[in-house]
Amino acid sequence: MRARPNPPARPVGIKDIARALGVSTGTVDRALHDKPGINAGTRQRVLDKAAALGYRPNLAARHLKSRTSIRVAVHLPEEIALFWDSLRDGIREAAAPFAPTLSVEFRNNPRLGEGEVELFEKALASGVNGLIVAPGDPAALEPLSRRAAATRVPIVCVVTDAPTCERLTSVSADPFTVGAVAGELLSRFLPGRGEIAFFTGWLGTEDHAEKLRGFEASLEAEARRADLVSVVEAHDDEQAGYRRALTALDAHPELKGIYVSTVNSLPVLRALERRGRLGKISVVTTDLFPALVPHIRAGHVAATIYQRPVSQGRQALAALYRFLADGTRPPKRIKLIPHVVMRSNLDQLLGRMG
Amino acid sequence: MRARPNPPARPVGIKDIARALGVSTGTVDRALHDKPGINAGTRQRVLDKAAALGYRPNLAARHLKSRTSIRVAVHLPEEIALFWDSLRDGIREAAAPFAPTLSVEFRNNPRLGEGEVELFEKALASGVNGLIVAPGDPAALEPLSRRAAATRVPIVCVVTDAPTCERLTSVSADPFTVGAVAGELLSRFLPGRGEIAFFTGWLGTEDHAEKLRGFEASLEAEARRADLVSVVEAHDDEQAGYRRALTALDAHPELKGIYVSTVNSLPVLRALERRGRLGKISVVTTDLFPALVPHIRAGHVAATIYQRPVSQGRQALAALYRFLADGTRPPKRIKLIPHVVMRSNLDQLLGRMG
DNA sequence: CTGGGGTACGTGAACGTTCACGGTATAATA
DNA sequence: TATTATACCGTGAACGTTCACGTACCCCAG
Repeated sequence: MRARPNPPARPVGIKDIARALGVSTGTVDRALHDKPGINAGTRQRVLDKAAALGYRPNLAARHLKSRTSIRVAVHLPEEIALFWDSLRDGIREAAAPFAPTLSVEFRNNPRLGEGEVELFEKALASGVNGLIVAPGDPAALEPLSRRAAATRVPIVCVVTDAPTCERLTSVSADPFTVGAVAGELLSRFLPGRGEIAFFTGWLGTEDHAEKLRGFEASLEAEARRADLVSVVEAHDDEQAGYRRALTALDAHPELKGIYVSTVNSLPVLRALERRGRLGKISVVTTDLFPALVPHIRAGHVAATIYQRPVSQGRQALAALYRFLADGTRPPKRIKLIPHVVMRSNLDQLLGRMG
Repeated sequence: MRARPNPPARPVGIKDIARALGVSTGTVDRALHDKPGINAGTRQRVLDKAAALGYRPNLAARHLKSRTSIRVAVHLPEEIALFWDSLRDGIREAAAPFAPTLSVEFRNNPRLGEGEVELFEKALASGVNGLIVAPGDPAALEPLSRRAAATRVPIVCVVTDAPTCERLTSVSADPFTVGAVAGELLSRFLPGRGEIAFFTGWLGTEDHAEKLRGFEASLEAEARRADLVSVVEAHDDEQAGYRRALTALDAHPELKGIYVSTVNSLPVLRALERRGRLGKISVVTTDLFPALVPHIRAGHVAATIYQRPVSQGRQALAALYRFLADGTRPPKRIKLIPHVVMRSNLDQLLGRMG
């Protein structure tokens, strides 16, 4: 009844096409790869016949030929090792099946945004074929990305997007969804109505603005069970974030919930502790790092929205490799569904970052 | 300063080993693959030299030779198309890079547990090299799995485990964590204390018992904010489930939360509707299928624990392939972290089942 | 001494694709 | 007409690995 979608017949190769048309394999090769030196008519005949026979290129044979392996450089910070190492693991994992056709070179900068320009220039000079970066300072990277585009070196952004850069794609947790999930969780965690606050990094970044939009959309959808009374820009300066958090807490003694949309949630937690309100306020944070773990265990942080670095790494490398190998372009943006990490799944997540 | 972990040197191949030792490539091949017809001494010399030079086999070349491609059969039900199709997509996606060395044949049985034995026998008879199955009736599959093991045909279980079967590994959402997440969510969703109920499939299955354990562990950790007052075995008969749900609802007029740990949550929802208690009770369900979507949108289902079929498929095929290709054994059990699906991330999940 | 059987190893042809090179037409120029 | 240029296409060698086959050698029975 059901059409058999898998004819386990002998796979048809380039030679089969050549024999069927009475041409040589060289001609078929030229036709299939848009190379010069072939009549437009025969090219079309080859393409038609290839489609008719259901030709699928043998990736193994193709890669066998290319002695000069594809080189991709990966530029990531060292700062939050647990997070970035997971990302690297994902990249390594995805790259493994293609060795040694594909070789991945990891280069680190100390912190997000520090020294990334130098790494970028060095990579371009060394003649890599592709690049995976976590853009800390998109503005500084923009001219470099144009130079890369000029030499046909594709770039994949991970974790955060740099929409103004010339990039092949970006892989990240969808910020709107991240904010929306945080908003829904916070709404539901409140017993009845209550005031909540939103702590962000710098709203200039498109990502953070999107998170806020998603957050507000969820509050709306949840019938305004929660009132957003404060949006605090914490920047990424620890001291400033701490002081602003204190100010916000004092200004809103009835606060029942907090979402920290930036990775820098520790200053807010310290402020909560200082004011003796840990555990009395539902806190949702972003990402996961060692210092956050005890807070989750203790219940001071109800949930954290995790950006799934392993999957990001896997998908980033897969997209980049497919483009370098086949020329197939990925969607402009690859959005992952973020994980909700709570006390109950924390251990499993720490065990194997999946 | 930092040790360069990637020497972009020319990859060392089987010929390099042969030349270094003054033997032929055939001898190196025999040594590396435990084949007969080689002196134990030279085998060791080859292995040592291979390790010293850092030999990594070129997968492309290896697969090129094997004209007889590896055949794996995938046996999945048709029943809940949205779920099983996602699983199939994950398998296809993971298999794509290895075509045509690896050919995947999909066979369907109408519902979970129906006709799986026949499919299994047919697959063994047809001489497949590996099998991916969702065991509906582990007891019936057990003797077959031994026959498969006797002929060295590895089996990978997905979605649910069959620990008594001879299987290479199983890929599934960790049931303890699934239950624990549900328990934590439900605890936090309740405004203050409250009674909750646990609806399961048949507790005989190891998976469901594990879910209950995880669920109870979470209630304990959440300081008993919620009281588990009822554990209902709904079986998978729609009518029986519906009647039992009605009974449970009537017996507990103060019920504030429900977790349905089996995929069959619709009878429970119908019972809730019948008694006019939809929306008054926090409901957490399992998995995702079209009929559940409007309930999530309406807020009648606060969250559903999603088993991530795409990832399951990907990982199942990857593990099976690695074993068939390299002989590397995966861990006995591969546990995925389940997704928490709510209104806020439902759309993204429906869009691209990631 | 011959021969048969075993062990240990070398040899070379494939696998499907790519690419540089060479060849053969036809067209343009001297 | 002879020469050169151009467009198109065929040829064959590689890529790294595997496998069937061939060969050299040693041991021992006939």
